[in-house]
Order: sequence, then structure tokens, then C-alpha cells
Amino acid sequence: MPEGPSILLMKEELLPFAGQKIISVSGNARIELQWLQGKKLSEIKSLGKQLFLVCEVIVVRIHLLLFGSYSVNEKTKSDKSLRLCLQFKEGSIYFYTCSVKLHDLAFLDTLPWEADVLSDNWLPAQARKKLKALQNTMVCDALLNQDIFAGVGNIIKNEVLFRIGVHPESIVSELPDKKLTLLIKEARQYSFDFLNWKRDFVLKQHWLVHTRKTCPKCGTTLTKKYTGKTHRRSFFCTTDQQLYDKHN
DNA sequence: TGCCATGTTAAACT
DNA sequence: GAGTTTAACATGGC
Repeated sequence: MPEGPSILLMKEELLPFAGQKIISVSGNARIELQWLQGKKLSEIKSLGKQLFLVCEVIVVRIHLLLFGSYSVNEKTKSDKSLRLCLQFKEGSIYFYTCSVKLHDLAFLDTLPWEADVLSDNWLPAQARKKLKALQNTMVCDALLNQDIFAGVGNIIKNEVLFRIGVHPESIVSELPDKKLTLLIKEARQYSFDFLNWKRDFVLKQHWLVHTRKTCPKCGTTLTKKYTGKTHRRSFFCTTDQQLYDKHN
């Protein structure tokens, strides 16, 4: 569920509830549920992997983490996993096993909206600037940095690096400018491809390297390795993805 | 059945 | 204090 495109799809599905009044609130999230009671769900926003339910002066931040899920109108999981349920006149929304936090409205102003790769607010120049400031950082870690590429997750990371022919352990500062441009461009482009494939339930079949065994380009065995400071799985082809480090 | 994974945060370390 | 590593959390698929 959890990469940026999936959150965007969730937002789309919840959009019909925007403008409606919250009739009742329940769930085991450790927040003051009663603050939401009777409030209007005035707006739904998203930034990367985070969803924001703006309820007049209070903002509910939902993050699905690794295992979170949601449902609309019908409760599909146990009480134990139900973190938050908002009931409206014409239906309900349910969030399970996710992080739920309350913030005031001003909190939204502190967020890096320009980092959201799927948003109209996306500023590639800003991403480039942040990348240029990185010292000794591997591209695999840079792509997962939510302050630079909000919404990019491990799948997108692996697929983007294969598309642009860059080894995940490459050092950002060693990338030629052309590659850096491509990296920034594909982080957004692949996220949109992910979004469309996910919407059509054909995402997995489009994975070229993620969880795959052989390189679709040259047929050699792909490498699977936990890379970078994030220690996340990387799938890559040592033939088709060039390593840029201080030695070459 | 045990392992592992589309993620993040906080505690525990050097 | 900084930068880092580890632990914790929790569910479903293979």
C-alpha cells in the first residue's frame, strides 16, 4: 500500500467525503478522538506517503507505514487493528494499523510541499539543490529521502535506478549532471507510471528489477543487496547499471 | 511455518 | 552532542 502513488489513490477514494461533517469518531489511535467529533472534514491533502485530513482547525495525519490499510463504508478488519473510523451521514472511512497524529493547521505550513514528486508543487530545481548539498551519500539513500523525493519508496527506487542505468551504491556527488537530471526526472515519471499501473491493478507485472531474478536487458543474474544507510533491498544489474564513485 | 517486506521513529550505542 | 546502529511496531503473502 504505502508508496506515494498508493496514497494519492487513497486520497482520490476519500475525496467524496470532503466537505462532510464527522458524525462520530472511534478507533484505538492514541489521540484525543473527541476533538474531531462534529467537525467538518474540510479538505484532504497528501504529501508523499502522508495523508492529511483537515478538519477545520485540526489536522489528522495518517501514515500507513509498512502494513497500514484503509477501507470505505465497510469495516474489513478487526477492532484491534482499527486505529481510526470517521462516520459521516453518507458513509464511513476506516484506517487500520497506521500512525495517526493530530496537529494544528500551522503544521501544514512547515512541510516541504515542493518535494512531493507527484504534485503540481514539485520543484525539480529544489531537489537538485538538496542533492548537490549531500556529502558522501549513496543514490539509493538519496532517493528514499522524503525531504527530497517525498513519496518515493523502495520499489520506485529500484525501478528508477534501473531505468537510468545507475548503480544504487553510486555516490550522488559523483553523478554526471546529465545523470542527476535524469534521476530527478525519472523519480517523478516512474511515480506516475506506478500510479497508473496501480490504478489498473497491473503494477507488479511492470517491475523490471524489483524482486526479479534476471536482467530484462542483458539476461544476466540481477544482484540483490541491502544497500546504503537505509539498508533496504536493492535489485540491480551490474552490467547495465554503472557505479559512480570516487574511483571512477 | 517461519521469514520477510512498498516504512518510520525512538532508544541505545559510539 | 553528533552521527550511527538497533529495536520496535504490526500484517499478510509466500
